[in-house]
Amino acid sequence: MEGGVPEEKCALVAELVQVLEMARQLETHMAVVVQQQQQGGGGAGGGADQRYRALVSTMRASIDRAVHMAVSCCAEGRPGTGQLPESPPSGGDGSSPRSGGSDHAGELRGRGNAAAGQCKKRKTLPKWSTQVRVSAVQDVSPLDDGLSWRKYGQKDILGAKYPRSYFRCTHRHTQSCQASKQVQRTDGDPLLFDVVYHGAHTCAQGAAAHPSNQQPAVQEQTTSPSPGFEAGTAVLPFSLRPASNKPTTGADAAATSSRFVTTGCVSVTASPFLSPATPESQLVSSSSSGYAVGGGGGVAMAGVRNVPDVELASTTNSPMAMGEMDFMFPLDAADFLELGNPASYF
DNA sequence: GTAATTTGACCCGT
DNA sequence: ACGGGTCAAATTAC
Repeated sequence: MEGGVPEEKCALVAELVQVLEMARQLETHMAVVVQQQQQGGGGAGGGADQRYRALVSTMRASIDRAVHMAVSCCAEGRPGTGQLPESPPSGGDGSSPRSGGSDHAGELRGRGNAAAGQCKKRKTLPKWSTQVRVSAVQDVSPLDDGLSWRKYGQKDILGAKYPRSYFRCTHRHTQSCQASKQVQRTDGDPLLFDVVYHGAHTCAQGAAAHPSNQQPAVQEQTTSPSPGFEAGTAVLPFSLRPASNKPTTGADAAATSSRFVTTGCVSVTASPFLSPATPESQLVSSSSSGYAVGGGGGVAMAGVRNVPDVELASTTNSPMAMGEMDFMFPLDAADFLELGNPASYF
């Protein structure tokens, strides 16, 4: 059942391709309109135009990613071949063997409670991913998404040049917040990071960050200009060193901050996630602009513009879930270069 | 002194 | 058996 019917996936691909084409057309149209406005002497609406274009580009990027992932599933008949971790089949159970309730692994480290019996997967929390690009190798703190994360592990991944860092909500124990995320620098592009979120923030900061946002997926581009950036509670950076190197202090990695673009996500794997009645409904990846401003969470990041060397790419890691999602992008403001045209999908 | 990070070891799924 | 995810003691920073 969870394997996904190939036909269904192909249909999804076709649908996505169609949407992508529409986005392209819209983008082209926007370009023409903007050009006409500029020739007409209009200078005031430039910012808005750029935002519109950014929106379209973001749409394209997201769709592009989704199509690629769907295609990979379609072509190979199996999930998980994308560049990002694939979502689990979502067995349907809401409990996790270990992290769910038994944090005292020291005592219960034995085999995840055989009594539970039903526990199959390590995690069944909703999962979605984003890619974050920084403008410089040192710019890692921008990966802060406004929420407080605590690093609990780092591991070298087979075949990956850089280690993967594991974070979980600072309030995990105090407020039983199950949110966690994994951050890993991509091999090919040192400035690009894959961020995979697991679970929604059920803690106070999560609610504060998204007071009224009940959308499962939020896409965003946020940039933090070096001068105006104020780091409140620094959220944990992660080592950017190659896996083979010695650990860095982390301080240097956290020291800088500048512009970045993050795009959020999109897909979620667990169906309960969609229910507004569940905590998961507060899911967000990196949230819409302004959510972090004001110090509710961890780092305040103001929306910015004019970032010449950033680009974004959003990813979806569960094409199957997309059809059921609202899939909206409440983009606010952003400036980024559009991605190149997607390659042929088939 | 407290909190966060590092890192080796353990656990689990494939 | 292997690789990824998590834990927790030790270390470091504030």
